[in-house]
Amino acid sequence: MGQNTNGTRQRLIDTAQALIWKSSYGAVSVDDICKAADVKKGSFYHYFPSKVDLAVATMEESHAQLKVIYDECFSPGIGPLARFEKLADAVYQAQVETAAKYGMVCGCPCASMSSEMACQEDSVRNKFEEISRRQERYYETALRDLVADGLLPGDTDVRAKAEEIYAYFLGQLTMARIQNSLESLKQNLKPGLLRTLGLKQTLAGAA
Amino acid sequence: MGQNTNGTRQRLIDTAQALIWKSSYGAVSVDDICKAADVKKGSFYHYFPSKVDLAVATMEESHAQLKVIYDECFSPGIGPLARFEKLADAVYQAQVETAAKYGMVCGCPCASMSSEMACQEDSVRNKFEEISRRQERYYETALRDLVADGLLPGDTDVRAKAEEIYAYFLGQLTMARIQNSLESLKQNLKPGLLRTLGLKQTLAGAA
DNA sequence: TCATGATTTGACCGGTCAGTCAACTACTAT
DNA sequence: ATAGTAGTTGACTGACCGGTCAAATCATGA
Repeated sequence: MGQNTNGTRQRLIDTAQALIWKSSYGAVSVDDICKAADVKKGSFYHYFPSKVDLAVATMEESHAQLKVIYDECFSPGIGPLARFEKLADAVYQAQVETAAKYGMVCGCPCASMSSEMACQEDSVRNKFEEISRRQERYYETALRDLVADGLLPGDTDVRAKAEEIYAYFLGQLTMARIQNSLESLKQNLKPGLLRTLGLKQTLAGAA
Repeated sequence: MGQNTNGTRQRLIDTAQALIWKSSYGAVSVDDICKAADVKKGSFYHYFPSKVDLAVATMEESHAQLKVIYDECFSPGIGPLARFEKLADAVYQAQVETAAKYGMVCGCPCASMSSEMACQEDSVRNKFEEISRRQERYYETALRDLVADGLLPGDTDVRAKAEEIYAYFLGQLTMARIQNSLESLKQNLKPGLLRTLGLKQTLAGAA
């Protein structure tokens, strides 16, 4: 179970992630992935039992990459509101970098793939559920701190609010992907997130 | 250019809309559509130059169906805030009916398909742009009435707010589709929409 | 040295893909 | 009647699909 000599498996994951993110699961074939990763078909099926299994692995990979950002943004060392602001900035920045790398706005890889496949592949739906849950837990912690700071009412349903925030990001990123534009993300992501938080009183402008 | 004897073309559109909505563009083949619509392959290509052209036609069809709902909800006969509330109810109700019809929560057909294909097919992206724009115009009218009623500040960027509302629906519906659940839609769609509106003062509870 | 298991290779499979085509049918206008 | 047109049919194409497989290669440790 240790790491294999070459990074064949990882190379397949990275390549598939990029190709699927840029287009879609259905539009990318196993042959496409193999060719781009310089891996022969037989090797592919040595590491993954099927195409969808690789897809699920790319979702986990995407989450792992995002986790680095989340861990930094949600450091308890800073105030809870500032954490969300940091997150909005980081998400936007990540989209800018991805757009530069792939030549188009790609949105959230997990969301796009799940929207395409969740209705047919339970493994994808379950993976999405797992990943979204993990991200929502970051929100919940910060939301509880907002309650403690008196910025949110004491009876706030933290779990529901966290889901709402996740759905908010999903909507913004999906929209940006379809429109292939970073503009509304730049304009609206942060203020919209703050509005979604539904703070008792708006603290304008510190930053 | 008149209507053809039988509704072959329309049958293809309706069938494709249902099949793609339930799964995805990539997972549905032209043969699948033809078989389900009881239309021979040759006839398919008599009416549509390609598979994506049919897909774009289903987007227009989806919009036409939604337009009926919109026209009713956004009747100027009722207050602007009540229009949005009516819309939230109607969107939820439509999802309930679709879920019952197809056995799963399907979300927004245009959004799912566009998220899947917009990165590769400009015709899809353009159609989405056209349709989303048409829907946003309903929001803009109601938003201006909200401003006139003093429920929104006079300097509200109505265009941007309309886009935000559209993105909000898109996020909620995509989430519901992936999770295959109407629950959060039922709980959150209306209050979240009202929060997205960002009214100066909340008018709790009438009806 | 040899045995063992992990990895790689490329030929191969049957089925399906989007799309084509020439022939055929049915309606319509003259 | 007949010519033109719109619609229909199903056989066909060649490329591509996801997936299989047996044989070859490699690394490792006894």
